[in-house]
Amino acid sequence: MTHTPAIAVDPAQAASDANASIAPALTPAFSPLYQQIKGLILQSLQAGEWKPGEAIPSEMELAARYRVSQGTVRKAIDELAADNLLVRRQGKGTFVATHAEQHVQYRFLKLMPDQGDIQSEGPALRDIIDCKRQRASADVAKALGLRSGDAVLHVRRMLSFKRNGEFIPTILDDLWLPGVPFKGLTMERLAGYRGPMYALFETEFGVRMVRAEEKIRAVNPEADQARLLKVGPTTPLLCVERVAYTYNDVPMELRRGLYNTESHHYRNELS
Amino acid sequence: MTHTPAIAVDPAQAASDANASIAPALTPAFSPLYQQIKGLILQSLQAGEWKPGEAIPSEMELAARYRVSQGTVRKAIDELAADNLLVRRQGKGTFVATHAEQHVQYRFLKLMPDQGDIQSEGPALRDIIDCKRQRASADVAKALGLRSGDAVLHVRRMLSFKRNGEFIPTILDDLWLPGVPFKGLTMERLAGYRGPMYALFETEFGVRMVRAEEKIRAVNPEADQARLLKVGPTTPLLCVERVAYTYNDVPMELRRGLYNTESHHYRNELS
DNA sequence: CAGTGGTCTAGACCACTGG
DNA sequence: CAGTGGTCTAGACCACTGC
Repeated sequence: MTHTPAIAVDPAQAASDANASIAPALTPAFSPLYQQIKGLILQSLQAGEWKPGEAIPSEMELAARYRVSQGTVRKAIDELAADNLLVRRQGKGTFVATHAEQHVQYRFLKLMPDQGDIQSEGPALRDIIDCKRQRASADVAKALGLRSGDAVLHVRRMLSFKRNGEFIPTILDDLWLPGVPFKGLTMERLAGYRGPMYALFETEFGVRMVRAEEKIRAVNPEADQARLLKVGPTTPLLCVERVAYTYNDVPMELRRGLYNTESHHYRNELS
Repeated sequence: MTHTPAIAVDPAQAASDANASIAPALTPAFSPLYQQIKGLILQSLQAGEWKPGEAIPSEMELAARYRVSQGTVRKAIDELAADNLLVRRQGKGTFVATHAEQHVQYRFLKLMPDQGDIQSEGPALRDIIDCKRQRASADVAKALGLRSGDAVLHVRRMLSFKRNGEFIPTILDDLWLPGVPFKGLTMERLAGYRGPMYALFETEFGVRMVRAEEKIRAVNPEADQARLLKVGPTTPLLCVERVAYTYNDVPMELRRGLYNTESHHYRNELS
């Protein structure tokens, strides 16, 4: 049986082409069907065909749409779910992942209190210290894939966690966002929003953060940073530099966080 | 067709039992077949039926052994491979993962040079500074699941990386191992070994580290630590506390690393 | 009850490895 | 070439959700 899915390249066809050609490509360019389906679903996600929090069509529907068996769609969705782009819920459907409505307030924040449960030291206090338009410096431009001098938005904010009934400033974040996609973001908008910042980015600007990379160092604070965190100038702090990406590995945020690790730690799992 | 795999509990049977019982268990205890197979394979791994680096039986063989279809064995192996317990190699077989023969020298080490490629700043220089038997302090005992005063092995070592043609001390590791499984480990044995420490643990003591948890803080060094790392007493350093586990979540190592992040950083990926 | 995702099977064929 | 893992299909049935 010759199967012809509604896809750019029939994998069997591609394979035989590669084998038959006298000068086979260095990269055989063979890609299994489910990978192609995965790519198509990804395109629909990027295009916003299904929005964060919404359900995507059922496996059977997608199978019909792509002229493929349910099992093949299933494997594609499995990988997207493993990448945290989709969330499966048995009996209900498959949903586009979102930073809102997630039971963990901050999905990308790995700082934990030394003792006590999860981030259930009560909700954090969030202070927007600053928010203004700038021209990108060389390093900011490089991280965001812009050119030096391009418009960026700079935000500075403080997270404080409750400890012994008192809020202690713990995380000082500086973050830079590309100016174009975040046109219209203001200090008021940020300060008034309840919920994770990445949720606001999704709902207000259609920018969904998909993954991030962090580089961690130990540093001493600058004078202003020390003042804001209420620590001495020689207090060792974690410097966490994060680049967050949307679909297609497009960088959309550079964030430099200073973490006071006096009663918290950055937690990581290795395997 | 009533299928009866060679397993403690037929899932269909278990399910109907649970449904039929007048007081259904709070945890339905339903576990799919492939999870049970996964458990059986895990048992064989723990028992050492197949050793690190060796091939396990083919999917067809395992399917016959467990009286299950190939697809079910496949799904079990898929999960074990995702957990880095097994490694699949198309055309060759499925192998027990090992810390030796891995193209990355240190699989659990997330420290990277700020510039330049991967850990290809040449091989690290490894100095065993100390290695002696102790009685476990309270915190060491707690981390290793022992009782205070139980015998443990304490090792101190330095990793130095080449920079501008000179070796710079960068990581000072203190590590504690439970005395019983590591009976016979000596400073000479450690110093003479080429390759990752975890590889030595596998081949010499049959202890395979499967996963680890790390807690990271910023600290200042103690006097002796500062001397060994050749830094000032107020230099901010990363303190990385790791607990490494064998099969079955049994802790087998407590390690406290001090990282000099002047020209390196701890790299992490979030998704 | 219908609809969703989740499991399991059986069989065919493909891609990769090594002798 | 035989043997391995990898893909794809078609169909049956189960578990979970909500109406």
